[in-house]
Amino acid sequence: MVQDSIQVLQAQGYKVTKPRRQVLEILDRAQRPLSPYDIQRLLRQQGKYLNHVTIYRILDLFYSLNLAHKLLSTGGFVKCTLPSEEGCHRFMVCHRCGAIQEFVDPQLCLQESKSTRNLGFHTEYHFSESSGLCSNCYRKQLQKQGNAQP
Amino acid sequence: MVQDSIQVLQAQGYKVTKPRRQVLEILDRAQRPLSPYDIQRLLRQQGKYLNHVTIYRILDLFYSLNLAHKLLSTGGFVKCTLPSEEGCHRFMVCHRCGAIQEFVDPQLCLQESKSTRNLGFHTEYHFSESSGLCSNCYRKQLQKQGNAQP
DNA sequence: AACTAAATGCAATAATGTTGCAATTAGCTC
DNA sequence: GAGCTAATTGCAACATTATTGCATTTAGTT
Ligand SMILES: [Mn+2]
Ligand SMILES: [Mn+2]
Ligand SMILES: [Zn+2]
Ligand SMILES: [Zn+2]
Repeated sequence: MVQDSIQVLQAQGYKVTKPRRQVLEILDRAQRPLSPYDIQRLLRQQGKYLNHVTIYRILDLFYSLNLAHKLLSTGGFVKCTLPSEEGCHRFMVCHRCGAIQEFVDPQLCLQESKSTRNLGFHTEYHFSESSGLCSNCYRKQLQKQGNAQP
Repeated sequence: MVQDSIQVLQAQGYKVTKPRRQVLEILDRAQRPLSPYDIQRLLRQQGKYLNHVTIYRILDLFYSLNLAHKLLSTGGFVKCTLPSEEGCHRFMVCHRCGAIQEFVDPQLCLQESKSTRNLGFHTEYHFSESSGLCSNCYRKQLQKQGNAQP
């Protein structure tokens, strides 16, 4: 996974540096969106130090190359988990446990474009996040409710 | 328009204060998303002064009452222009002139929920922003291209 | 090993948010 | 309209997040 991103960096003529590797690995392991300072803290816990400016610049780069996305609701960054070809990358975010999942849905994109076109707008990108419960948290929720009022 | 919001404040037992009126009017006139400090600057240009803390708190309130939305792409606030009943409020954002338009599309919501349900997710809210060109900017764009390469 | 453009670190500064508490005010009662 | 009080605002201090210019280091190349 990290390897894929490194390939992209090389292919685009960017250097594969130690700080960039480190940020990539942190993002790869993280199961939630991370802010630049989150990343700095996590690295520090591993005895590694990166200047926050460096982290900002690295995230900017990753973002511009679509190696990472910026979640709209939280503002945190996540590593892209999909092949870059496909269109608009969407997110589901569990507001209980913070879990996130990326997905695409071309049909949804199409309908979305159609809908805005009808309103006179020529859409190029979609930003879409769905907030709710992941399957785990939903199951737990059901059990709790079931016990409370059977 | 401002009047509607004032009614909501009263109905919910919140005081209708001068600062709240002022922020409401700024948001109402604005044709783009505004940050708290944007609002402070705009008010200052009218010779009015509000402490930024006050503006933050007012925006929090408006947000919690759905009188204002926080645009995800820019982080700025906009006044809600729709009746509150309907479901998920979506935005189109022109990345040329910054114009925004709010709309609803129940069908889109439905399909979005269905799509995430298929992936095991139980969605409660959608955040959706479409970025592109408004009809004005699109027309201008066409003309420019037309002249460049006829 | 030496070279060089690219990347990082550092320091200073700017911008954005938050908190506790004192002073003010909107809406109510009389 | 004057007085009352809870709600709201202002102030001050502080915390967090983000940006900029320049010196230093380093990845990739020769
Ligand atoms: Mn992606
Ligand atoms: Mn709305
Ligand atoms: Zn969950
Ligand atoms: Zn436009």
